[in-house]
Amino acid sequence: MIKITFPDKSVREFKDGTTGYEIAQSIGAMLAKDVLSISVNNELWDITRPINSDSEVKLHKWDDSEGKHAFWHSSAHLMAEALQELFPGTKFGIGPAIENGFYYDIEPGNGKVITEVDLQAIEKKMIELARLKSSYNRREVPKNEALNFFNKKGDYYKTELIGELEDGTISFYEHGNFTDLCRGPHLASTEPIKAVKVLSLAGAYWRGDEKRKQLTRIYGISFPKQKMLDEYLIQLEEAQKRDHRKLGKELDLFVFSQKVGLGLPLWLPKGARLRERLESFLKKVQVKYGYEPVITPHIGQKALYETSGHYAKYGSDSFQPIHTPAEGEEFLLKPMNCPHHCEIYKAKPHSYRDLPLRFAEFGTVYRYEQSGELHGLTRVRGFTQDDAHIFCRPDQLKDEFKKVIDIIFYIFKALDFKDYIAQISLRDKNNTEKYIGSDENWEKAEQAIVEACNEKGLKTTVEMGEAAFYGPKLDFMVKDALGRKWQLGTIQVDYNLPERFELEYIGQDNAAHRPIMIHRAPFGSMERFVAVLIEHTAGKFPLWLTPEQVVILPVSEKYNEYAKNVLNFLNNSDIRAVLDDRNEKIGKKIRDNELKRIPYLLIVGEKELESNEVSVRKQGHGDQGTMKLEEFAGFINSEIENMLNEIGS
RNA sequence: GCCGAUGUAGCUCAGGGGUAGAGCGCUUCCUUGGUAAGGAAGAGGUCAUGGGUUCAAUUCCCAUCAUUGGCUCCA
Repeated sequence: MIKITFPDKSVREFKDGTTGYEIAQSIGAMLAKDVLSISVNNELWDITRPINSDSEVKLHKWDDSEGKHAFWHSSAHLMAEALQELFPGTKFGIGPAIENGFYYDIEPGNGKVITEVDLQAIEKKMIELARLKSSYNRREVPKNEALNFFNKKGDYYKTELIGELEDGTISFYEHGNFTDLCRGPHLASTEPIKAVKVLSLAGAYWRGDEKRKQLTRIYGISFPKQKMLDEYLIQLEEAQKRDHRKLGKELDLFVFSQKVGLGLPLWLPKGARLRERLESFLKKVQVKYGYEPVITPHIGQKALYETSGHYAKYGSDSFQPIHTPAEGEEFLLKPMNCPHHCEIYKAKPHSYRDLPLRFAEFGTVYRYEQSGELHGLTRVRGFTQDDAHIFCRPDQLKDEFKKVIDIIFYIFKALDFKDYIAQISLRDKNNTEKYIGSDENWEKAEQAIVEACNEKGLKTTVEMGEAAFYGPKLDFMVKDALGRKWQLGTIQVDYNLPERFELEYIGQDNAAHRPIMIHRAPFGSMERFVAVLIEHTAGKFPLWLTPEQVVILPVSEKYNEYAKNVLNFLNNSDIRAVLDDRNEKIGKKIRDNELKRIPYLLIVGEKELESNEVSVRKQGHGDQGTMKLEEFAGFINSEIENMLNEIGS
């Protein structure tokens, strides 16, 4: 007998070799039907795998990510089986479960190119195969046998993978006519897979290496019920409606022009207003935190970037130097603001008493992104960073870093960004030639970030090898409507640029010391931030950010004059209003998408003209009654103030 | 940059070797009682660009450009 400990710490005895499925059965028939995978001593197992020693277990159903993982991973194998049947000779790469669904990387047999028209056939085949209810069988095999097996099939991607595994750790999973190298876990059989959608195709480099062959990646998702699939697809469609590229067009915020150039957004009046609101919001915060504005030019001499190290690192993949009529003069469009700010610091000597110095600039920079990378406003070639560089003493570093975290918290709170990931990006210690600066400085910088985050109680993930080439960083990632992660706020500790620019301050000991530099951008870039903001708010911005807060609707032409007076009044009291004097039936006008997003509607007609008032309607809250204009102005201003105070508290 | 897809009216899209269509929007008119109305008529397109095949190309082929789903990259 073995002792099985459950998550609630209760212990029960089972016979040797009992399986997860049997444990579930002993608890209840319903559970046995729903259980998909099991954690045995924190290791994910199949529910059909015998347990032979005392263990702590946790059963996973669809609602657990572990359950979905097994479900989707099994679906990936099912898809591979379907592909093997449909396209004989197909070579298989890897096929994992992902956050939403699964994929398989393959090289189709006989030079076949899989296109979208094939997806349905794959789907159909998968369902057909799933109905066979083949069981997934785990088998541990010696390395030799594993290599032989895949060699015979000519599956050279698999043999490459096996070659790197240790003997004794290799397991095969078999179901129907398909055998795969796999760690598992899997479902007991294909039976629960009832609904399948093969979503999309993509190219993906084998093992993520762009020098290696590009395989065909097929994405899919599956569910235990058709209804769940239908719901998922509807949800996906809804998310697509929030796409900032679509809303940006509908709301007249920005456009792109082929003639101006790809990745170079043109901000329309409404978009510019929204952006200015955000900028002035941050500027106010920064004044409180002791930042000082600076302004620097859009170009700088090539030598500036040679000093900073950026030219060596990115020069050949950037916009190429601008040449002047004079021989030998070369300027670069600035791809970042730091070197300029370093030169500002250097313009005069500094005492330890002067520090920290915080130079802030909404600096527009230009980076030559690969054409395939461009994506709406989230990845562009010209963008404005809400940049600042803090020059401080070592004893001030942690405190300054924490203050920047505070600013980011404040902004995220103001805009209701709750779901973010704080990611600490450190260097890859096995590949140090990618980075500049001494090991000692890197250690110090990395430690400072980790400590500051701990002291702030910030929950972080740590990624090795994701650091900037000059220093480690803390990034705040937010997901867009379709679940893609984008880096917004970023804070970076840098010991290296101060060294390269030979920045100094005179310490208490009357000797020269090197300041530490913090790069930071709470929004990241205005472009990307606005993009994510649009998707988060579905285009309905908070009142204090809306490009237009009020739409004025005269009931008929007779009241246009009065409506214009109302407009003038509001404009003078700093409320952003638009007049809709098309004088059509109100119901018709209100259907207008654009007007629908404006939070307040003022109706003026006979009644209002007589009493010199307006009828106020608030989006989603109905009639607010009639008000004098002064009252209304006060009403809106106090709503905005309350909103901002609430954020501040 | 790479792999796949797409490019037709302001928007969303259908069509197809014989020089184009719908819905919404727009313009004009009619109906309507002031809170997400109904109807009629009309204007709008070198079918992304450049080549090729053909008696004839928006449609087929090739190239280019742009957009897009991913991969790689992201100072």
